[in-house]
Amino acid sequence: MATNATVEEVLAELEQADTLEAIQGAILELQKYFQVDNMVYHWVDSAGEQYGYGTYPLEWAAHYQEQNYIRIDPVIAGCYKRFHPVDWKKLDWSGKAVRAFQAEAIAHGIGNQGYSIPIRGPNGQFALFTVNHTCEDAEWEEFTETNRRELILIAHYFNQKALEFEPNRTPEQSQPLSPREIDAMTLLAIGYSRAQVAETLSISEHTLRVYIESARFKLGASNTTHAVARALSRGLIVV
Amino acid sequence: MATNATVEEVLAELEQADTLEAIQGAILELQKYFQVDNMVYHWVDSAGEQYGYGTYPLEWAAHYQEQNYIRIDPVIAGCYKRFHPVDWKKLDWSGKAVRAFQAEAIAHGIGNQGYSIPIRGPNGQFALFTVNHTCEDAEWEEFTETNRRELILIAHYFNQKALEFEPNRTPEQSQPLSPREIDAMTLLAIGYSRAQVAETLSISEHTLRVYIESARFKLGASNTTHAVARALSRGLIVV
DNA sequence: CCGACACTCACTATTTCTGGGGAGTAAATA
DNA sequence: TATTTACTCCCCAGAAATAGTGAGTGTCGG
Repeated sequence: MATNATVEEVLAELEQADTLEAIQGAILELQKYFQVDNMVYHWVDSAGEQYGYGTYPLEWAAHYQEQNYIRIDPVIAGCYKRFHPVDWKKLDWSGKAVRAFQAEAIAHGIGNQGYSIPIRGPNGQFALFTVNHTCEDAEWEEFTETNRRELILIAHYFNQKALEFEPNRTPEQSQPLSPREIDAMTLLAIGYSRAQVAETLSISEHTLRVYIESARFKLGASNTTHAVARALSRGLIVV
Repeated sequence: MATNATVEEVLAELEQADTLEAIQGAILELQKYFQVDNMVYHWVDSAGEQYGYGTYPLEWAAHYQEQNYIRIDPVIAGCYKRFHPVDWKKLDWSGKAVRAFQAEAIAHGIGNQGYSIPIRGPNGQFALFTVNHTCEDAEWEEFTETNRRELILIAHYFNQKALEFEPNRTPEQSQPLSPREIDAMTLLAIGYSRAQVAETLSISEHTLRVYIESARFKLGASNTTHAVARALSRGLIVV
């Protein structure tokens, strides 16, 4: 590929990519094209497992994993609540732990500016595509303004590839819940007690219990709370 | 706007749009540009409410709503399970009710070809951007191949606008949970019982209960299941 | 037509959760 | 320094959830 590959070309190449190396190569090309410090695709599945590729320093990636920083990383927290691409400046960096995290990140070569695009899928899949750089606010502002559309597209393409390469991460396709089971799970998720759910659904509590149990079984859950949590993260119910 | 507005121009216009009319105008422009029969943005929120705009015949839209066709529409069902844009041909149109639905749709002026792009957000928000047309398979194939990227982008932009117009759908902010509370909620969400959580966290079950209760209080939840569900949908914990 | 599946109802014993109290330490913040 | 916040521990009684079985109806698709 030419040194000055355009985004179009890289995307076309990415579409054909069938090895992780090819994807990593595409990231490098894009990083070169956009002239940013880092570019990362990061995925969190509904089981809490992580996965990704990009150009963060290996040391930082390892440290991040090890410290389980995903728990305090405001980029994760912020994007998880949002629909749309977000500039890191807009996130909440207050809090002692977060500031320490930030300082550590910068010390590891992460730029002071960042732009992350959240992407969601069925079953609670959640991914982030991030570009990261060291520069002044104004410059970054212009960069994100200029390239937003292309970055959104790129995020989409990486996501598509990620799915191809991790078919096992795909939907823990659980058996679908029956309508009544969905009703039950939904009402439980919004705080109803068994008695209230049964009354709302106009069925006996005994019957309700059957639904809860079969839902628990289908979801591989060990108790009601677990079942509701799984139903939620797999997108089977919505609250 | 010029009759032959480009996608770029329409998107720029869409970004500035501050009325529903302007959005509807943008849809019409895009439909003209792509020369398709219909173009629709359709949103389903976490309370099951629907909302959208586009160029489906009003009669069909009303009928769809009235019959609650969202329950059997294979486009909805199929896209809900997928990450990526999907051609209607790839969906499952078997089933008696579904075939009847399909026949009815075509009779109401819906094209035989369709391409839908699913988009998801926090709190179970789910939206679809659809283009629909009447033509041969080969022609449609070429159309979608050619325009996929632009359609993905357009979907994103419509979605962004939809959020602006529905601010009440944005995440409720709640008090942040303390680290221990997050631990407790997380472990409960992955199926641990109180006893297991307490043991895992190396605290007494009594103490654990205090965390659960304060989390419940902060989240305005009526029981543990409710609290975990809220913590999940607000992105306070990740499972 | 038959089989699969969803939906409905019932009983009992055991385990777990919830809600009402009270109390002390350490750390961070005002 | 004073105050707030997080963290830890304890008791008890009543409410709710769970486990293990069983069984009859109706609908839909092959």
